[in-house]
Amino acid sequence: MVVGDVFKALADPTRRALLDELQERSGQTLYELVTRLITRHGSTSSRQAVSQHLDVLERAGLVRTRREGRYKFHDLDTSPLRAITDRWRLDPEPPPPGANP
Amino acid sequence: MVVGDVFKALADPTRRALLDELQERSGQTLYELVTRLITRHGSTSSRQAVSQHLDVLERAGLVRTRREGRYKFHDLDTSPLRAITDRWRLDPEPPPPGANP
DNA sequence: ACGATAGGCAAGCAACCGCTTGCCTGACAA
DNA sequence: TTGTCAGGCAAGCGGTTGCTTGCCTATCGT
Repeated sequence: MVVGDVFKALADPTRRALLDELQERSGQTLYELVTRLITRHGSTSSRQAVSQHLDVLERAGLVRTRREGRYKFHDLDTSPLRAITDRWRLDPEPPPPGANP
Repeated sequence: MVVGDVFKALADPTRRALLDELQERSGQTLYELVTRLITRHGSTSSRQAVSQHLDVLERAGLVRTRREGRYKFHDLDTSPLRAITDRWRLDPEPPPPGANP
């Protein structure tokens, strides 16, 4: 199940921070992400930990990668998140019943 | 972290099936949900398992409950899911590039 | 009162997850 | 060619999770 992988990937705070970081600055390498996680998100994750997190995100389809020489750049892909809003129809605003006559 | 609880709750297929079931028919009891999970979703979860799943969903704010006598009714609440669309800005529809002239 | 029904509590267990540790591969620069 | 830098592979560990098992409480019908 693909949708399960997406939710599992989003269940970890470090992985959500990685998505935040990739949204703000696209095309970062592993080392860039590690240092920016530490300096900007207060994370203490090692290189291997972040690498494994990126694997999970890539398998879930939330991160796309491209190789150039010895560098591997990561890009955010939010399209799998749309399945969430499609599944449980999220209207813009739920009107509170009886709160506003 | 509340947002982490929401994603963890959604990471389980049985819990997602419970949300589907509650969306289709609101206000079901624990026993109703168990039987409908078995008959309609092919699940084999026991009563205790479903009860614990409902606890997780309730703690995540995705399910609201109301007690009447010896019955406990469950209702779906999709408002926590809105945090997802707010965090990684999900536009309503991604225009396919060059697909519709 | 008594049984049946709807649900709750808690201990225990196997499987999974996040992370570390150690070593290895491949690309560039000197 | 040798050293350095970016990244990968895999085994192992401690904590968490999903589920079972067993027992208990509360409400309703008769």
